Amino acid sequence: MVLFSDLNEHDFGQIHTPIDDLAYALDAVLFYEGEQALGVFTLRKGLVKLVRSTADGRERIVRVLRPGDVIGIEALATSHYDTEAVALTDISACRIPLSVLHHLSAHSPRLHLRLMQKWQHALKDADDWLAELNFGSARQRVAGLALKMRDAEQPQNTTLFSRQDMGAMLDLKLETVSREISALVRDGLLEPLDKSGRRYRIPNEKKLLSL
Amino acid sequence: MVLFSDLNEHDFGQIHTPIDDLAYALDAVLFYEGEQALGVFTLRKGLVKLVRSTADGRERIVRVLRPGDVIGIEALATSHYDTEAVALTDISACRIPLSVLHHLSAHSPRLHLRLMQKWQHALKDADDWLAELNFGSARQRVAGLALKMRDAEQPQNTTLFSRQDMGAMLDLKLETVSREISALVRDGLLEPLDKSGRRYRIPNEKKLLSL
DNA sequence: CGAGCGCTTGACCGGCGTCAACACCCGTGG
DNA sequence: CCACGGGTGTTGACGCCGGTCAAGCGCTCG
Repeated sequence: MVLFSDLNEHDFGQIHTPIDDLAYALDAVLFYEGEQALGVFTLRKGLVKLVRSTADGRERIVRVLRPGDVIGIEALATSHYDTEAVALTDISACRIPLSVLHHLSAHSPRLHLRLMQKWQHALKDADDWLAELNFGSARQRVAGLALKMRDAEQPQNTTLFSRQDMGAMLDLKLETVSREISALVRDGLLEPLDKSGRRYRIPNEKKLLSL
Repeated sequence: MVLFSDLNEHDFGQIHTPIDDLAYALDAVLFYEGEQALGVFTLRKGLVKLVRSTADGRERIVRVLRPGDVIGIEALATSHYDTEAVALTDISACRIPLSVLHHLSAHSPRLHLRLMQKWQHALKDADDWLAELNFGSARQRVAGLALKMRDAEQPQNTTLFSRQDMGAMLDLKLETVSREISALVRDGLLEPLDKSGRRYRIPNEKKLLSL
């Protein structure tokens, strides 16, 4: 699994609590902002958005987690979730009780190291979203998101989201997102792969990057 | 100190390396993005900005660290710094070798817990900057920054930065920042405390918040 | 006193937001 | 099988916010 992949037999012997393997449907809420935390999740399949509601009531998506990422890692320190987590697709995830992680991170140097790497990755990811996707013109932002969301196996393809969600990620209105995507298609930088406006092919990655 | 405040005598006995107490002048660079890391810093006095350069060469300030924050915490996991750190004021900071932290975090549950809290704080801070300060109108952003930068001891006063830096924090041009500050002063939401445009009084905190 | 830097202010313009109409897909139910 | 309706995406017209370019001001330091 994500966190336990390099544990040895002795480490596993210290896990006394069963670890749930859970499935959530599209739009299911894993937890709410500020909620008391029971455990931490590791994402096995699908995508999850982390959402904050701003002072004036609008929704802001701070980043999107992929398979292998830890959901709600902040609960390790405070036993509370700092953001809301919502399934962007049907997903499968493991829930690991906080007690298991607290015990193991103190007694297994391997898990300890792994957790530290997850913290670092989460922080870098947060900074990446701020520095790369929330800076510059609408065109640049949409292009950046398309590049970031390339499929792991087929890097020439990419999967986008509802225009509303993309707006909340990039700080743009949904009409602007739609217009910019249309413009990128018109300019030959994206090619639609379906009729729903979610999957696109990237014919020329460098050209997209150069914006 | 920031990380060692609740260690006991036994813990301290395990620190064999001297810990440097360093002073940096305004605009000094603590480290560069991607640089090999020797240690991690704790900020004792002053402010530090974390800077990323974007693909097209512009500077993006991802957040500002205050006294008590850890600078370059990501080096614990990767031995590299993910962002550039620059002193926004004259500062004093401690440099703690990575080896000391690696050893102690494995052998002192107290430091282990403290480090986890620092990771969580850094992540929450990153999300806060994205969700609160990089969303909405120019007016809202400038007001939000003024509120975030209130003095710890005198919450009715706040300290801002050069208009250029504020622009890099809020994704605005320096002229826009200047205009919005002028407008806030005109509307009585800010009162200048000096002639350099850095220190302001906040007569009515709620009114600023309500933007 | 003059040079230089940072801050402010003005005029103008372009990009993005706003509001609205329309197209398209896909349910449901007649 | 088709009619209908709602949700989502697209496109257009228009206005405003913020970017651009430029001038001027005030402080600091030689």
